Amino acid sequence: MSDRTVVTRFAPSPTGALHIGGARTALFNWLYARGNGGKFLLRIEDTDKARSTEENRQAILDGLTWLGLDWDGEPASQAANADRHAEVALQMLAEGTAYKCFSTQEEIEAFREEARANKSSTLFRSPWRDVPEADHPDGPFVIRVKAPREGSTTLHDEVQGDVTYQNDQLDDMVMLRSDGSPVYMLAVVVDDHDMGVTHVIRGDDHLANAFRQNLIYDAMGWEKPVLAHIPLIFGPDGKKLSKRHGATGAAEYQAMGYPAAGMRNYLTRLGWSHGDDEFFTDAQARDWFDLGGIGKSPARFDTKKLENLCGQHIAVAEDAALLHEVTDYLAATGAPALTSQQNDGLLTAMPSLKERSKTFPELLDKAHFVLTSRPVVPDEKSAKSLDGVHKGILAELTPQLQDASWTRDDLQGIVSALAEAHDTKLGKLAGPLRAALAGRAVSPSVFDMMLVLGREESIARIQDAAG
RNA sequence: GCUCCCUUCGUCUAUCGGUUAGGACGCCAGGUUUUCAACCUGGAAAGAGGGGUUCGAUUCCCCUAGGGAGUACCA
Repeated sequence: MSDRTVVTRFAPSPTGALHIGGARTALFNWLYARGNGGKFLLRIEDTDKARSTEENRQAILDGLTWLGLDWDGEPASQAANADRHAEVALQMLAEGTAYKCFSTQEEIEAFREEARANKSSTLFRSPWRDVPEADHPDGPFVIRVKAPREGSTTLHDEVQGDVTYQNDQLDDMVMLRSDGSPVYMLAVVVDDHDMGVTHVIRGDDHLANAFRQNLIYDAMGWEKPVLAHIPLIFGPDGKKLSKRHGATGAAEYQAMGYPAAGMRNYLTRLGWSHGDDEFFTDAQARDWFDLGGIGKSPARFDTKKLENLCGQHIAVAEDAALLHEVTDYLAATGAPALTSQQNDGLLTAMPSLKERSKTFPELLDKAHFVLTSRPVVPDEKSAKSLDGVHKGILAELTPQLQDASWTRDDLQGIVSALAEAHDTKLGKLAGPLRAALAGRAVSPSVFDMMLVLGREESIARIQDAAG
């Protein structure tokens, strides 16, 4: 099987938005497929009709798209394959690896209650396992697998190593309900097989399920996929990630303005390592990613590190690509789109903005000077630096700027000289200048702003403030 | 209850029997500085506990503790 082309899949159930843990599972599958020249498939496990919604399905697709995890082909619908699932169950029935069970749910529940009371095993042993067809009643039945009751089964997992289960821990699970509909445990196996999935990379909450599913592979004589059960992601407190930790959905991170590249880097590094590498590109991630590098213990989500990585990715991103992402971010949060003038300004200011921002809102905030237009209204904080004395100095500055050559060195020289003439330092003049140019106390370098704004606009803003 | 999995600085992790246990984020101190961000220098900070195996255990085995998962005619 090792020379088959790699096929991985992400199989979320549309009962909620794309969870950050699910996003990472998808990412690992995507990385593995893309890094090995394989295919990354998507299958929506929508067999639970009561809880599955079209909105959730779309939200999952949107989340993956935002993260840049492109899948091959059309997303499959598990529910659409119900007939094929039933067909497999029937085949197993015919071959004797499965049997009809006529026990009612009430009977089973009664058995379990008694078992719990006696502190004995609650695994249900159907009395119908070996009853010949001739003795079957004419009532509703489910189809169960005939699981071995002796010996043990060892499954190799790329992450967990060899895991052994005693077969008597396995029950004859139901594959087909009494209404003829397939149960998840059957559906995954059949779909994975039919889709040619070679590597099953999923949350380790499925590790025990792997043994149940293995029964079907054995019964059908199907080639088994390579298994990799990855640990779940926890919140900062070490508890399972939940709503009370704040954001748990991929969409929420998008709305907070984290760049997708930073998100991918962080999520990849969370629970997987390649030596001491922390910051890497998608190409490196694809190149380096391997199942053996995945850790066995659950990792906690750390926003600080996410931010750090995001800052680095913004800093190295290309200006035009960044502008594109910011635009998408704005659209995703329902903010008004930028005017073409703002677009141009943002693009020219990008070099000085991207090296000082960790998220898009932060970048946008620092870009205020280029997004606003005269008159620039200073906010409360920056207004404080515009006192009488400094207004006077600003007034003195404008004529000098008229003749400046408008290079960074020249501008800096002029302002520094002016500061010196007033027996102060450049740092003291930066505040008022910032207030005049940006109306904010936080912005890129004043000289960078003048360069972006140009002579006319810069002088006009300074004059406004000096006025 | 039973079964399985996990356990190195606060966090993510390196180590694949012999290291002063390394890196990154964060934190603290100092420096640089035009705000923010960044940057530079230094610092504090870890093998859950107990038994073995071994000349030697973070590394292999067992037990305990703590965490997680599964145990459905849910997915």
